[in-house]
Amino acid sequence: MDMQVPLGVRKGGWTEEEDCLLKKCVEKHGEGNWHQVPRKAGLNRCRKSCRLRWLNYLRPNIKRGNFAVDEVDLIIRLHKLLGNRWSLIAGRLPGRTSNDVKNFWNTRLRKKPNDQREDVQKSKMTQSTMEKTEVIRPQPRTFSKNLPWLMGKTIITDKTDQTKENFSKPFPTPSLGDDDGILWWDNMLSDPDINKGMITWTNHELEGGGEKVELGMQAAGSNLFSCVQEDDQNDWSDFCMDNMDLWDILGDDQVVP
DNA sequence: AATCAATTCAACCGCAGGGCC
DNA sequence: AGGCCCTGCGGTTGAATTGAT
Repeated sequence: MDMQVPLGVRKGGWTEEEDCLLKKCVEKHGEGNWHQVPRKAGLNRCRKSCRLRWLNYLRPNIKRGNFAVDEVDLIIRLHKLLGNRWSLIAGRLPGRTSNDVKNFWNTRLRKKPNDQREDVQKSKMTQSTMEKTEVIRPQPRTFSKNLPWLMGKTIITDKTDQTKENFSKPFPTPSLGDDDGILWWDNMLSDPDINKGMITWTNHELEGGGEKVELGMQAAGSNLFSCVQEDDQNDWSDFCMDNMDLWDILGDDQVVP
């Protein structure tokens, strides 16, 4: 079913020169149109290989190295909710790729059910809830193409000074690195209101590292967003879209008919 | 120092789904 | 409606690395 792969395309590890060519090509033409990328970049690679290399390795802001405790915690929780939906899970881990998350799960978490996974969340999850795994699958739904946030017109109000290195904070959570942050996620993921599709956050002000972030959000019923915008607006609109997906997954009713 | 086993992770493969004609 | 093309995802593989003996 898959596309025909041109004969004689290179496989295996990427050289620095190839990386450089691919990077320049994507920077020049932007992401997408992967079928044209090998030709445009002058690479003897298939488009899949190019896409994967970009997404998993060359893309800016990719976070490397060990997963932080809160990241592990989040992976475990989201996996409990979503199952092997690595791209969805990775979407909530800034700088992490689905491949990273998948590899991490398969190599570290899956085979260590009795130590690391429990260590991370021992204070909040009982053994019974650990073992009772109910995977919630995203439900089919349709969005109206006229919605502003689907037309690249997400309602985002910029209310604060913008800081640079915020790609790692796609969602304004209270100091995600500490216990409060984990608690916050825990509360969010176990919030019964979410399951009713009634989550409503408005004028939620948080202080973190000297910067103030503000989030106003109403799901289930209206599509009003009021996020503090970061430098990279695409990241934010993507983020909002992604979280709408999550609300939808978590809730029964559909946000948009 | 050499060898073997275990682990990690980048990359490949096959498939599903959406858009277009 | 159906076929083709394209994109993206998840499972799997295998080379590279690390650790143990």
